Amino acid sequence: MTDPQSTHDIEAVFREKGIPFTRQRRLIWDHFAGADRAATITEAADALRSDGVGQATVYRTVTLLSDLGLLARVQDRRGEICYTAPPIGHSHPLICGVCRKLVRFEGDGDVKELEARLAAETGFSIYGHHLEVYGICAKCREAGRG
Amino acid sequence: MTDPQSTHDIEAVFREKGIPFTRQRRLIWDHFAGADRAATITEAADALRSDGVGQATVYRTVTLLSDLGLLARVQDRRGEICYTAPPIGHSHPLICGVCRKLVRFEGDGDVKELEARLAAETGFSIYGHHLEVYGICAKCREAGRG
DNA sequence: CTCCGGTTGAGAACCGTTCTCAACGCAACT
DNA sequence: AGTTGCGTTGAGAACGGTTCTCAACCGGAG
Repeated sequence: MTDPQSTHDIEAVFREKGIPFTRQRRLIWDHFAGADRAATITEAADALRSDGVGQATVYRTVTLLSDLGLLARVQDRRGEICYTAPPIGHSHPLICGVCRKLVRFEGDGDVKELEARLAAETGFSIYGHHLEVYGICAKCREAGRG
Repeated sequence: MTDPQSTHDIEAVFREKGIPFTRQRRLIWDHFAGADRAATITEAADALRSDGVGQATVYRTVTLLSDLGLLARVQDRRGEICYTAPPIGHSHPLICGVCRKLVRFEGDGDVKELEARLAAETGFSIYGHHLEVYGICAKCREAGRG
């Protein structure tokens, strides 16, 4: 389990690539990185509207952050697309399907082994995988929302 | 690696639940089950239009089949949502990100173990997981499309 | 044959996402 | 400070995929 990357680190990533880290981008990043649960783009846009961040900018920035690998896409039990930061190294999300609380874990050993086996068996050259585990967190279960 | 469920079996599933297995539903099912690669809803609708299947029906039927667990949602390398039949037992898809050819594999042993560990560590009650492996199949690689 | 409930197709409506474009912000340079 | 230039931004239009509406249709039960 890893900690979210701090805003400070992110600024460095942007600077390194020569991409401006604007006020809007900071706000959007903070919205996702500052939460321990995944959020939808709509939620972020709603929350940041009063800060003068347009929804087009939220979409653009989420795409940008995703491309940089700083934001990962997950989905809750109803299939809604949410984003969460950040998939450092190679962790995977364990998501509460109800409140979208998110815990990251490392499960790469298991999967790497599997990938090697599959490559040998199928002739595919593996370039990635996607693993999400879904559950109901203790809080939601106790609240009877499970 | 498992074989796709035959149309015959599917009819039984429908009958059992008292859901009519109509001409349109058969055509839609055949479209997904008869291919060894995942297809989008749009593709299915285009292919079946000349058979007199409306796109609303394709959407409705795909939702129905998904709810019955007879169709699984996957995505190609560009993030496009595709559907493929069927995830029998508990197999996972290995998808060619280029042509969407699909090979199913069993990897459940590995994951079940992981799930137990996570449940113990986090207090979540795990209800499911989602594992997809992405690669480029030999044919696409040779064709230089990788 | 008639009824009746579920299914279907066409098209409208909806909604999330992307595009367009003028205004803006900011750094570099004068 | 003023100017230039370029990337970013916000508002709103456009777009495209998905869902909804509703009348017509189909097939089984009576």
